[in-house]
Amino acid sequence: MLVGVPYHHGDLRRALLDTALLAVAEHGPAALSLRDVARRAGVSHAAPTHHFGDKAGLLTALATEGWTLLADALTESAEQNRSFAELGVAYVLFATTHPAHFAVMRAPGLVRGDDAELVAAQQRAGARLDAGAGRHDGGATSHTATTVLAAWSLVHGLSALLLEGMVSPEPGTDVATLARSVTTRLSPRS
Amino acid sequence: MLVGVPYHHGDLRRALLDTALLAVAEHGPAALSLRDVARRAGVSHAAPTHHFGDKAGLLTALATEGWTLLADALTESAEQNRSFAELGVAYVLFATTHPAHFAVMRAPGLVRGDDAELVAAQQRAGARLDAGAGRHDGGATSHTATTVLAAWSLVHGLSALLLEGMVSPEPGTDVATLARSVTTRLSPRS
DNA sequence: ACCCCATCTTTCCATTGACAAGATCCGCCC
DNA sequence: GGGCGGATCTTGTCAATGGAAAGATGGGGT
Repeated sequence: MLVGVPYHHGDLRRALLDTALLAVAEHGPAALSLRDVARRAGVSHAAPTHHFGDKAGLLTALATEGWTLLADALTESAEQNRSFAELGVAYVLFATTHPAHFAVMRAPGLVRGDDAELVAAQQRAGARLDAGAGRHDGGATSHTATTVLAAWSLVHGLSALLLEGMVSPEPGTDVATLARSVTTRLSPRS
Repeated sequence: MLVGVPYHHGDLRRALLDTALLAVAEHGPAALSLRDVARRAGVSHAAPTHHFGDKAGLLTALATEGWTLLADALTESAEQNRSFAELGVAYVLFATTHPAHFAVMRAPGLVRGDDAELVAAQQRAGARLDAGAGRHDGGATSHTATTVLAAWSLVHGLSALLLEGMVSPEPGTDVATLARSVTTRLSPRS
């Protein structure tokens, strides 16, 4: 019906992902409306269905993208810095600079947790944490497992508290220093 | 008003809360349907409106109840046990034994975060953590603040990872020992 | 030139949250 | 003890949503 607008969008899939990201940033993943995303992207309300199947499909695609970005961020941090604590800081910084992605990543009921690409992206990010923890306490792998868990819990929890608004950095300080003050509390050995 | 049996249904408000809890446990807070709750409770689809205003009202009431229960659990743990690490274990145990409450508690977009009773209940639980941390590192309060934050992040994160299904205890061990192995990694001084 | 098919639209339906107005029943006060 | 006020619950209605079905469009391969 809309004359002058090309029938075939250039890259509608990416446009929908970006639009959805904006909507999630505004009202959270739970309140995401497919029709609203379609409206903002200037397409019919059924266009997203073709690319993502349903709402869970769209959110799963966003979550997968998020885990991939997180894995990239952790990789970059590991290459620049030898410290395990800094890896945790990178985790928290990712969460606060990509709040929409992170919100979708930890919305279990809204995402298809058994999606193949999702699981692969999660494992890619998890491997980065494992590698960092291995350097942290050189020793036994069984000990390293709980090191990873403690570190992951710590940074995941801090990220969650920040995004849920339960905690915010003191005026004058930034998220990075707040995260650093917390991650350095983890003792390598118990 | 009406301390006894409020007219037709016994105590509809409590019945709706309990029913909503079941629904949340099954499909998460985001998928909660007011009409479904009303159906299960055997009342008309508009009955919940009178008690909670709207969907956010119902979830806010559940979140408030959850924070109150958490404060109670932390209080009980503090009375029985002097260890700060055990307070963290109690936090994680609360999250895993009341998954529906905990899920609603950390669903920021679905709950009215500025509700007076909600905020009061949150602060009551927070005060319990503060008290425990104060005993942990007797010293300067500015140092204690980051101790609380680190501990809270740790147990909040572990709870989240457990409920999101990203982590589960090894076969043969339970959540408590898993939590203990993690909370004991927190060094009292950095 | 032709046809296949991925892409996008239009139409339709059941469900949902919210509101308005009416019905039902309780406790209270005279 | 009888009506009155108000809390509790129901019925009716509306716009919006997610999803399915079927049609329109045009790009690209043969």
